[in-house]
Amino acid sequence: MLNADKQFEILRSGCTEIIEEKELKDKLALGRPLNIKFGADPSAPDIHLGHIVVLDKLRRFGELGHKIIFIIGDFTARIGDPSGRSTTRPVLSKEQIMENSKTYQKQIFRILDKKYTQVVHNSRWLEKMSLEEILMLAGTNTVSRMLERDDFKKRFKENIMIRTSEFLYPLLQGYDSVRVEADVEIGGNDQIFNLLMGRTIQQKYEQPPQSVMTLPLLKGLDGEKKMSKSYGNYIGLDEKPEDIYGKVMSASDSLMYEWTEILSFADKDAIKSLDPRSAKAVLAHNISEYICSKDEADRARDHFEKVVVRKGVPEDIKDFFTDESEMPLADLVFAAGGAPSKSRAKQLVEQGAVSLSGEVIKNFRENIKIEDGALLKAGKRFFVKIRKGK
RNA sequence: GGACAGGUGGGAGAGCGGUUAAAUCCAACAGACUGUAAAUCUGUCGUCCAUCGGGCUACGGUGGUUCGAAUCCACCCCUGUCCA
Repeated sequence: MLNADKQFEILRSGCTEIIEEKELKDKLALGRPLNIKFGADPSAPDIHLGHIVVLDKLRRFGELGHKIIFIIGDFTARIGDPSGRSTTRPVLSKEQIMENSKTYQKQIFRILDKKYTQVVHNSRWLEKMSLEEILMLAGTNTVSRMLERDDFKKRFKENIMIRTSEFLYPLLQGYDSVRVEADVEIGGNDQIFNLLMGRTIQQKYEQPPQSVMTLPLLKGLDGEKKMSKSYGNYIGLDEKPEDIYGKVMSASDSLMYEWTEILSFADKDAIKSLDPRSAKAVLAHNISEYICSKDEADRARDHFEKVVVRKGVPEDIKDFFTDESEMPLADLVFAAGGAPSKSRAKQLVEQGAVSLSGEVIKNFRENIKIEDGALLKAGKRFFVKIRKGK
């Protein structure tokens, strides 16, 4: 193992806060693998770029020889994390949570290595807690302490309901720390309260308090709210490299520079010295490569340059088979999957968004003769090749 | 337990018996402009059929009053405020 100072140096970069620095150094100096806890709430099915900030840090810990304890909060997801929320979270069904937790595991191992990671579900211990134990846990804190939290305070003031169960969320998350004997817990900047709760509770259970490390939150594509599945402003780990690349390219310039600061793998020097357009291409490549692979990132870039910049046609276009000899344009667009309904298809045509083999047609009633190999384009990104037959 | 207020489209939020598929804003989508930037401008934005146009579904739920209801009534469910 590297010496404590060196490790600390590596680990500190990019953090918004470490509580306490000295304490963490001492722990690192123990020379044993530390238990690094990270909890993920499987309330959304996908891991996205925002999670990568934290996962990347976990990877560092793992590479330095520490043990990553990845907690899937399957039980706590049934409550819903109130952090940063101005409204009550929808409560998920067991089935949904199970489903999400599966994709989580699949996705995180694209970044973390299995050899230093242990995945646990917190239902394993939380499900079995007796009322007596719960009361004891609840007794470690006070209502006024809970209401100090900004999100709760706000909701309380604005008369937006706060379920009693939501008060339990931070307590249970803290209790997780006790169960896994966490030495360090990592989380996003909005998790501070929950993370600190772990310290308090561990001490009540006569454990040394975990050190807390927070990382900056990544803003979403809208440039306003934090990246989150529920805001629909995210770049998902499971997306196609072409989409990832394209999404980065359409982000605003200021957002690009912000991301560059936060993402450890971004080529900061290049991005700062180049013109915005080229800089963004570098970042888009960095991100695609980190999530996918170099080859895929290269492919995504070529695709982008060809299809988007030069308004060309992508290479791998799907075929749409039909045995009709002719059909109205709007129906064709709908049938081929270019629109979710016929009304939409009609609208797209009227808006001049539909072209057949390069020719824009605005009459949605026009009967189109089905010709084998004709290229149908609907909107910015939808292409299909028309094929005769079934 | 009592008194009062409220539940509207993806979100926020008008409407309070007909001309309301439901103002406005945000998001989304398309077009123009561009660096597929951002910003801006224009248009679209339940769905189905059709040529202007016409169905069907929609305002917490279920019934009811009415020629006609998101709008009135009853009961139920949910949320908030105040009192106990």
